[in-house]
Amino acid sequence: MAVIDDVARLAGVSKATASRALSGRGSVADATRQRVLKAAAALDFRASPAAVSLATGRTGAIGVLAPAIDTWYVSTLLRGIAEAALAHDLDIVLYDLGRGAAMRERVFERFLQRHHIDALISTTFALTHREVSRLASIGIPAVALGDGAAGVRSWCLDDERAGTLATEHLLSLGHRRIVHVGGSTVLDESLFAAERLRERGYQRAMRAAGLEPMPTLLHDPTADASYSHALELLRSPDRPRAVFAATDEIAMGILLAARTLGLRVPFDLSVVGVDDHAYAAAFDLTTVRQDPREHGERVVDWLVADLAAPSGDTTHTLIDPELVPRGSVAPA
Amino acid sequence: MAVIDDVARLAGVSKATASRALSGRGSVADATRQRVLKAAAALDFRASPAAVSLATGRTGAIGVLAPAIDTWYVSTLLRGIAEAALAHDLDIVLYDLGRGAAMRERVFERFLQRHHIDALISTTFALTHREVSRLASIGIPAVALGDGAAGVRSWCLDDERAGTLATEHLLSLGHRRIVHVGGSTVLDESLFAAERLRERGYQRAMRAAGLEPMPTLLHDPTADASYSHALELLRSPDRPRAVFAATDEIAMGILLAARTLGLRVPFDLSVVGVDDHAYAAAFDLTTVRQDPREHGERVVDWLVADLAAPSGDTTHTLIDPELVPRGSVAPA
DNA sequence: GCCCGAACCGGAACCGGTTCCACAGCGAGG
DNA sequence: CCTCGCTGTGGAACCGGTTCCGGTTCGGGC
Repeated sequence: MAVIDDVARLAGVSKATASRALSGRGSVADATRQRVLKAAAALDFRASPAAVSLATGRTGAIGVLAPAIDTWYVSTLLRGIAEAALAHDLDIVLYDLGRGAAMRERVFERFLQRHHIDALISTTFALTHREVSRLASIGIPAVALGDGAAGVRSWCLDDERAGTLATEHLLSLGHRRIVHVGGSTVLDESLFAAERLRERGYQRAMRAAGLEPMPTLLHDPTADASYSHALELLRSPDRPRAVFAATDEIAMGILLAARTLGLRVPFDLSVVGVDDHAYAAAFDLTTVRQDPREHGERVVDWLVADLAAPSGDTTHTLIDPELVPRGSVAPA
Repeated sequence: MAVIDDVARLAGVSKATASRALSGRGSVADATRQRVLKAAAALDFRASPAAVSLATGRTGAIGVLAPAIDTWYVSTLLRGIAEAALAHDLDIVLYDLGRGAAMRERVFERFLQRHHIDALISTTFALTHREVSRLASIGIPAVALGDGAAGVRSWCLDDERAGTLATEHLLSLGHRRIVHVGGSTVLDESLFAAERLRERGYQRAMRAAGLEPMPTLLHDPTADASYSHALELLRSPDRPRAVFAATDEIAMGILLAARTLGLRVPFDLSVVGVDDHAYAAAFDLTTVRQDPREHGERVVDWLVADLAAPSGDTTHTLIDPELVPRGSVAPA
């Protein structure tokens, strides 16, 4: 495997000049640059990432910190991030926090330390003060997705607004007894704050309509777990006629439970979710849309710009949610 | 940020000895080791990965090459891999091939080259001869998951057997006109070979029962896309009474379409899938189980062992599939 | 008492790039 | 004609570890 000395020798220049010609930094005569480039191509030269990283302090990789990779939101996000990273010649290194926060400290101390990565994307949960300042002290910029944190730039759905939007939609159809089903029984409460915001949005909309919000029912936010919970909920004699689910996965669990119990959606039960999950259309589920794939691409672009020229930007961008009307709701 | 010289100085030893004490290689007097360790702790020393990598040729990272990250199989796999990697102090770096093979060459040439990673896990698609030999020539061991490849160790479901198992189950209930719905219209044909094997298993079972296999219907293997295709399929007057779907995601699309059309499963239609997807239980879907999360953990263990002591093992392990009976099938 | 091997340790080379600094050559301006 | 400054280049230091090589010390066996 050729090293830069081989290239320099073949091109008849010094190692220093070869490096300048290859990296584009510093001034090199045009003819010389061509010779070096040709030599590099002939030898199939590729710079050792370790050596480059040691010399420059740049690794060419960005880290992604995520709980629950096997979730629709995170995996779709990951796809967007991966595509954008590829376009920018960046590696992405993945840190899974698992379902809880048990691994959190460990991941932080072991991996993020000491320049394995140039920048960090954290998703679906807020970084703590300590974590933010730690990142700042070792000089790696971070952005947050799906949940903000003080001191880092972030980009996420306006979850509270999404909650009011969904609730208002049901209210406008004449529903009054609207139940909210949210996530986070199982998950660590520091994760998935989005769902608490959606709950708050629900409560706000209810109060604005002069109604008392009903207590939120908590579920593990996967279709599978919510299915069994939903069975209970819908079996009770005073079952709700309208449900606002914090995520489409929860909503899908409810729809499946309704089908099992022979309830007809939307005549016996109206359901609205949040996400516009890949299956939402097939379920004919009315929902509030967000596009994690695009979010992923967006933040990678931010990060690339920030690596080139640190901006110090720490603004929180809220995306205005958009209701996608489908067939899972009907007038009361 | 402390470097090893600082540690050495504080402990009153040479850099070389500090390195030996910290890494555990070479012989160091016990008292000396303790001094070094204490100094390292006091300075919060952490070795620079780049320097370690440059000196040793080890990166402490394993690559995962996957198409379609946002798929149940791959994302669940990823979770298993990430958990196991964390336990072994390995980083995982993720290369997404996207939906087609367009990026494949690029990913291979740009990233896998030149020791960004110590080892590679490829999933859901077979490596080509060229790729395998390329990996061998730069000395990074690989294992394949979900699809084998000549020359690399692999671990996957016995897909052909899964196909016969599912088909035999339907046959045993008296079904004769069994349609197979498979994946891969959209995806590159080099990816997801598993589905062709499941098709072959179906055909084998049909022939063994003295029946002529019916032509396979191809779908994009996601619930969303299969939903619309399934609508067509089930609307036709001579619609099938039994369907073997190559994946649970396809099966779910069919179940949703059946519901839309007012067909009662399993009385009007029997469906069996493959995967035991997270939602399969909620759909009450009879399926053939596989556990990608466990697969992921398993191959990481292999890889770790192989990095410690190269085995040269290239055996293909087939996992015996297991039928999970649920409520989506009934006698003909 | 002498020799030998093993344990322990330090100096220096090395991994493979990048970059600082010095220097040569050369055209422009005074 | 003599600077001055700019472009192009090479030598060498440097990033931060690991490891080879060789030198001491020490204990055991003859």
